[in-house]
Parts: sequence; structure tokens; C-alpha cells
Amino acid sequence: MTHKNLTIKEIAQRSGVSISTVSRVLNNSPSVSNEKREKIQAVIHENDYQPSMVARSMVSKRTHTLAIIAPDINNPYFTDLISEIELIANQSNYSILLFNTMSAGNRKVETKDSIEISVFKSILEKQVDGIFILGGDIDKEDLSESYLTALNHLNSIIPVVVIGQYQNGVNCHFIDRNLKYGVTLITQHLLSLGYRDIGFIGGEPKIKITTERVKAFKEILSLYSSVNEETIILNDYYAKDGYQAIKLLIEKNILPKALVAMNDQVALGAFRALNDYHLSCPEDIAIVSCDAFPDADFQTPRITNVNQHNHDLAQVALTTLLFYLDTTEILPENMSQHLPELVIRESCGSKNIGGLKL
Amino acid sequence: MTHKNLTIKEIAQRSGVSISTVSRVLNNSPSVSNEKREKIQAVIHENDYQPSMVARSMVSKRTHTLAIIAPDINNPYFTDLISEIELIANQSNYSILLFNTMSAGNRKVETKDSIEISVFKSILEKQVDGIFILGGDIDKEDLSESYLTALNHLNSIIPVVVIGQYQNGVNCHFIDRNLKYGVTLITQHLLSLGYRDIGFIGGEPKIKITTERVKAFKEILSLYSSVNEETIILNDYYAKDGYQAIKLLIEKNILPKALVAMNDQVALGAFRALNDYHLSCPEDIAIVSCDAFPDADFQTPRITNVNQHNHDLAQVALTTLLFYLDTTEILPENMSQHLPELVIRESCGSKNIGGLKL
DNA sequence: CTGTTAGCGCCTTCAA
DNA sequence: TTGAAGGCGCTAACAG
Repeated sequence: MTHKNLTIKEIAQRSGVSISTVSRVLNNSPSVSNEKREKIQAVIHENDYQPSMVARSMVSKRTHTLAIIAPDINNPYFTDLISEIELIANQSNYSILLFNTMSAGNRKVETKDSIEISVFKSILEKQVDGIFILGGDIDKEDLSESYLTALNHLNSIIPVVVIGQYQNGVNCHFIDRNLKYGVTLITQHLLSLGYRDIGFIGGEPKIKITTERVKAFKEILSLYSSVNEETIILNDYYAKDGYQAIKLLIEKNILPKALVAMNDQVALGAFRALNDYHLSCPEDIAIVSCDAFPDADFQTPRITNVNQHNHDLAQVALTTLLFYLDTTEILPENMSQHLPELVIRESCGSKNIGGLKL
Repeated sequence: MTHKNLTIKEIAQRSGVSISTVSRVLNNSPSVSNEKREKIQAVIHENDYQPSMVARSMVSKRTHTLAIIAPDINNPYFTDLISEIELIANQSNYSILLFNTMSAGNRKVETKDSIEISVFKSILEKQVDGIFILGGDIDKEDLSESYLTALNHLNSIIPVVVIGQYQNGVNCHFIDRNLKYGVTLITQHLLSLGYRDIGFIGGEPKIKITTERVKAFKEILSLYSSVNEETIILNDYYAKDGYQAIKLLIEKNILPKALVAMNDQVALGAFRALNDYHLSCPEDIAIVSCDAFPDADFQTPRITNVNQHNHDLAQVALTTLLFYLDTTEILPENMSQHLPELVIRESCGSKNIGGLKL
């Protein structure tokens, strides 16, 4: 910390011009003589001068920073999304301010007042240009009044894009994941393979992601077979939950012939539990997952799952947010997202391993 | 975007006082009459007023923001560290600006000029108070001259803490991971179980993490047995690399009786490859890992590995950075980090499953 | 094409 | 205990 960054004033002095001229070359204004421009650029380079974003923000009211609020960055679903958003944001010259609220995951923190509400305050202070909410409180079936108020207030000052299911009474922009299509696709796959006795495991109850998926699961299943509520085990989104679910089903002696798992981690936990009971997937039971995580192709068995195309999600979310940064109008057209895609591997017991895509 | 945040000036007007008085209550200055203080606080609450961090930063030269530069946030090692740092940083009222350089991982970007150097520029603009570098270019055996210059320049303006191995010629503060101890521990474990024919898989060549671990591995192995260079396969840090390594060893017909994998993901890929060749771990070959990732306990087999106590790392890194934020002196005492810890599970073939910790 | 001036929102002297 | 004034580094009119 010996050096300090120079100011525009010092660059002006060393270049023998006024600060406005320096400011002009900084902002690529055409109305600067080549001679002075070159001189100034030289001085800028010599001194490794970087204009202060803080001062610029002061004037422009833009920080070129986007906030991401995520409940658990140890969950691959969120990191996938974050790294995707970050990549595209950087290309548009935005930086990412990350808020990991820990409202999910191993280190889940329980407080009477939601952490997210306090995060909203920090974000307001920081004056980011826009905000992504990737999950957390917003996914709850019953939103608290205080959360709703805080979120709407936030959104009235800074545009918020939520990647998740639409919530009544929330004024943010929502990017829908089309959960229904994905579950339907994969359940149908099991049905087509001949399975009729199908259960569902994983996912926190009272959370929209869970309820929507379970609802769609029941809908499609009931068309061809019957739903057995006992084999629907909702707990949480992690490997431990898949493990626990299988344990429960086996202990109650109601293990079905096939299971839809909330995501790959739940499926992983399920595999492990089966192994502990000397059962195996897919021989004894087929297990598929609604949400693809990395390494699905390296598990044993390789996991048949749904690719929700998070890459698209991130793209759409960013485009949407960037749009609302500049205007309060309605986004003209819905951007195209790829539909969730069934990826058939081994865990479903299908013989069509590899290649086959629906 | 109907509302806008009020300014201190408006709060002053609505409270019937001057802006300096408002500023005083904002900063908990004692010299304000209770009457005015209460009036002002009421107005602040009514209007959900949040002072502008940007304006404050303009004056204080502090943004209360820390940057994290990581090469691949899809890698659990980095997310672990990030979420840990974020948690502690938040408690000290710092926000995290995340830079995912993508210099590692599936989407690895190759450019002649390092992305990190351009990230350094963004960071300089943003005027963060301090910087963490979690990996990436800094881990290379041969640092480019341009990178070195850029990093040292950065560090001369903003304090940088690197979580990684010390590099000659770099002026940042380093937090060492004690890689040697971990590998030694786990190799010794294999040796104690009676294995003599032990290989090493995973890890990018020419990267310090790799070279240090391989070096330590060879050192301890050569004390009890002999090193076979052919069974040391260095490629990268992911599941695909474990897979590829096993494939190679089998095809060359030199699969050893035991392997040390760079991390759990490499081990996972190795398991998968073994299965494809109708071999299994630990029956046919023992595989252990140097770096624990989440879910090690849910893999089949459960992975015997080393817990590098990343929690500690984050803690020490943050404390160090916070210290150097305020002073240029030398940190008085080395903070204690837990030593890497051997966690015995199933993949080593040990009968002492569970419980046993060294 | 160039320089002067007036803020952006806040903190910090300095007087009162 | 309070208010007025100046300045943080930069941009954006406005004159020249």
C-alpha cells in the first residue's frame, strides 16, 4: 500500500490540460484534438491511472454493479446460475455483488426476522443497479407480510428479477423455470418404460419448487396409474434427504419400483442408501431426477435427469434486468428459453443408454 | 422504479434541522440533543431512508467491499471458501464482489493475456478495500512477467491476500494450506494398510497445488516403497480427469493396487471408470483423496479423504485481510489453523469404517 | 476544441 | 449542541 491511485486532477496537471479535457478522453468524446488526446493517454498509461468508479457513480447514479441474492452457493444449481450470470454480466461491464443468505443448505440459519430483509438493506445502501433473486424466501408458499413489503419496496427503487415461480402480490419480474414440463417429461419416461408404482423424494415442503413439481408429478401419474401419498417423501434438497427418504421407505416396507428425485443430489443420497440396504439402482428400483447437476454422468449409476437449461435462464434473466435498468416499460417479447430436456442415462433402467434425447 | 431514495438533505428539511445534524445521528455522534435525534430518527424510519454508500465512500475512501477472485465457482473447493468468507465478512459489515475468472473448469477460457489481469483493472476501478485471490494464475509454477507486475501493482494500492502456496517475487500475503501434511497423512494411511504399489491421479501439471502434493507423495512413498512415475497421471481437477486416468492405467495395464486422487471429484470419476471396467473400489483397488468435498459420505464407496479445514482458511484469510486494511505493519502472530485431518471411510479398504480419526 | 463552474450525497472542519 | 462551508473525484452544461 505504498502507491495511491491518481485523480483526474493530477492527470490533468501532468498533461498540461484541464480536467474536463481529461474527462473527455476518458469518455471517448470526439471533441479533443489528437495531440492532446495522445498526450493524455500517455500520461494515463504511465501512471496506471484508473478513474474512480465511486466518483463516477456519484454523478451518474449508476454503479455498474448487479446484486445476486442466493440462499446457498454450495448448491450446484445456484453456482451454475451465478457463474452464468457473472459471465454475461462481465461482458456487459457489470460486476457482481454476491449475497449468500444461507437460508438453505447445511448451515441453514434460522432467525425470526429473515436474513434476506437485512440483505435488502445492505443492497439499498450499496446502490446496485439491479438485483437477481435466485431463491430463498421468495420460493415460500406463504410469504410473510414483512418480507413482501420489504421486497416490493426494494423493487420500487431498484429493479429486481426473480428466477423462480411467480408469486401473487410481488411486483418483481419473474423468470419462470417451467418446472411442470420437466417433471412431466421425466415421469412420462418412467411410465413409458412400464413403471406404475412411482414415488417422489426430496424437496422442502411449502416451497413452490416442491409443490409445483409434486403437483405436476401427481397429475401425470394419475393419468396412467394411481398416486400413493405414502411414497411421496418431502424433506429437503440435499443428498442426506435422498438417503433419509430411502431409509424411511424401506423401513416402512413401501419402497416403490421407481422414484422421481427432486435433483441429482437427492438421487445420489438415494443410491447410497440403497447400497447400504444391499439394493441397487436400476436393478431393484429406478431413480430419475428433475434437476441436473454437474457430474450426473460420473455417478454410479449415471443419472437419468432433466436438463433445465440454466444457461438460458441466466441469459434471459440478465437481458430482462438490463432492459428494466433503462426503462419502466414492459419487455416487448418473451425471450426464447429452451424447454427442459430429458437426458436418458442409466438410473432409469432404460436400455437406451446414451444418445437418445426427447 | 417509482420511488427514489431520499438524500440527507431531504431528511434534514423534513426534520427541520441542518444536514450536519442528520449526519451526526447517522454516525452516532453523541453531540445531538435527544429531542432532535428522536425527531430525525423518526423521519428516517418513516421514509426508509438509507444513506448512500457511494457518497460515503467518496469521503471515507472506504467502500466496505471485498473482492474475491476465483477461477471456477462451480468447483466446491472454491464455493466452500467463498461462502465461508462471505459469512464472516458480512458479520464485519463487508460485502463481497465476486470475480469468477473461468480460468479453470469446464468452460476454461484461454486467452493470450490473462483474464485475471483485466479483472485487476475492474477491481481497481471499483475501489474495493481488500482482495482475496483463491487460485488461478497465482498457482502456476511459472508466473508471467505481466501477471506479476499487475498483481504487485494491485497489491501496492489495495491489500491482497492469497489463499495458496507462497510465490517468490509476489508481495501479497499468503495463507498456506499445508498441502504437504495432508498428502503425507493419507499416503501414510495407505502404507499402513499394507499397500506398496501406489499411484497418484488428477491435478493439472505445472500448478503448485499439484507439484507440491506430488512431491510430498513421492517423498513419503519412497521411504517405504518405490515410486513408479508411470502411475502418476496428472491432467486436471475434475471427475472427467479421474475417469480418464483410470482408463489410461487400465489400457496400459499398469493399474496399481492403490491410488491417491487429487480430490473427491477426481476420485468420483475414478470410481465411475472402474465400474465401466467391471472393477470396484476398494475390492480391486483402494482410492483416497487429498481434498474433501461435500457429499464424500454419500458416494459409493464413501471416500476416505483429507479434510483441509477450509473453514479455518477462510477465517484466517479474512482476519489477515482486515488487519492489513488498517495498517501496513506485519501481522503479529500466526493464527492457528487446524492441521489437515484424515477421515477414514470406505474407499481405502480399511475395516475401520467410521469413527476412527487420526 | 477547450476551460470554468456547479453540483452528485455525504462528512468534517470551523464558528457560533 | 448546532449550522455553514468546503471538498471527496468526476461529469455535464455553459462559455469562449
